[in-house]
Amino acid sequence: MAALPSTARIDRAHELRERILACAHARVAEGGFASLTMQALAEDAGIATGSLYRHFSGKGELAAEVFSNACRIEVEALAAVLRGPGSASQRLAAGLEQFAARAWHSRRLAFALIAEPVEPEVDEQRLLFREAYAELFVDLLDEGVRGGEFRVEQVSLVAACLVGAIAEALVGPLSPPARAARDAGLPAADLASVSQALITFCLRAVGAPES
Amino acid sequence: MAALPSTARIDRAHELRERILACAHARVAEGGFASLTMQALAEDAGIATGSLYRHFSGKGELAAEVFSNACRIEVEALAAVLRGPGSASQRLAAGLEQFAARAWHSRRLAFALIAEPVEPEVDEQRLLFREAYAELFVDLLDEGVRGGEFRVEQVSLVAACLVGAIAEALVGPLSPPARAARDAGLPAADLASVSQALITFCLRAVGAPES
DNA sequence: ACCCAAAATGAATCGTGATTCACTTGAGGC
DNA sequence: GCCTCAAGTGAATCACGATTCATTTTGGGT
Repeated sequence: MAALPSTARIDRAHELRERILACAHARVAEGGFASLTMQALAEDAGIATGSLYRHFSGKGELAAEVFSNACRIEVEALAAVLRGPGSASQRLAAGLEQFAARAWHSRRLAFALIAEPVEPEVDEQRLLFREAYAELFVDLLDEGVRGGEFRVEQVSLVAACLVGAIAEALVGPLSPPARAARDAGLPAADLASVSQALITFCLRAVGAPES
Repeated sequence: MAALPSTARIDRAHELRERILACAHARVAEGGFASLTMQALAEDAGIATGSLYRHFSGKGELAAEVFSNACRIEVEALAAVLRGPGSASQRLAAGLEQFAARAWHSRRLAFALIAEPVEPEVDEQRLLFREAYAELFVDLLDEGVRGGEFRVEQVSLVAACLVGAIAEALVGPLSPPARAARDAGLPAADLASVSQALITFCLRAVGAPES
């Protein structure tokens, strides 16, 4: 008898779990967390709603996992640049530029991750990741301060301000109303100018010497 | 017959409507929008749930009105300072200080207005008011730039950054987790230092000369 | 081929709050 | 004092999606 699950069984279950997550990710990237219903997701994945509960304890867990997977990628991408080579100022600028570019490239997803109203379990993740971003900046700021490049006293608060400024600068142009305005043919901000203004803003805010 | 409502009737209806709004405001200031249920509100106001619908078309309208009344007060308070006397830098600093102080004084309400997840109809108001804040800053920035005090190119984007930085700087310390941490006896940010750091951050970000 | 447990199914149920509406109340006009 | 209709009532209903679970299917082991 197959008292214990065989390796093959486990693999298959794992594979299906991943496929569900992939479908959920696609759905969020397309229509935000609002469009992530168990019913629709099950249909996307070609399984029954009940089957979802074999792989996730509930919607909260599933959504939180989608969220944190998507965020982790962004945090890591940003960390790679912020911890890379170059002066602190250069790295900050490069990080901001990359972050803005990535968000711009996946507007809908970026909006979902940064600002869309979501269930509490997911919101909790959001706080966690905001802290993760803030910590990256804390490290960079510390380094910049030690090297005499930045002049900042309350490092952690300034890091929070940076996170907020970045989020708001992007959420504005990415939010549904802004997209609607753009569709209506109104002049809209473009990536390059947002990116540039954001870099200037942040560098000055941390007291970096003017270029 | 009383075919048309008499003045007295209208007054009374208006008075009750105001009382409902006041109860709703109190409830939100106490427990956030999450605690604003029609049932509980009716009880607070000492009327039946159905009666609420005689004064508001639905919960969305009611909540949106509570939100925008509360926000309008804040926007006006900020406008008064930003448009008051003094150099642009002084006014920016004073505005930030007052804003932070007011938010600190009504933490729960401030959090509800700035960051709490809410129904779409209310979120729409939030966007509107973020724009209202941003516009205040746009005016101030324009003035500061003309007067040679600030050096900003993309005024509207920088205004958005300021709004974001301010919101995040405050939301952090005001959010439930932070309050929980404080209740647990951990060291927490105090108003004066948050306020000071925020002022420095913003002044530098807009290219104001160092004091 | 057969057996059995694991996996899958999806219609029925639940939970939560907003919303409705048939009925009651009461204040103003005569 | 009486009549009428706006205002008020609150239990019943609805809306919406998450969750359950009795039943069916599947596939690996013998």
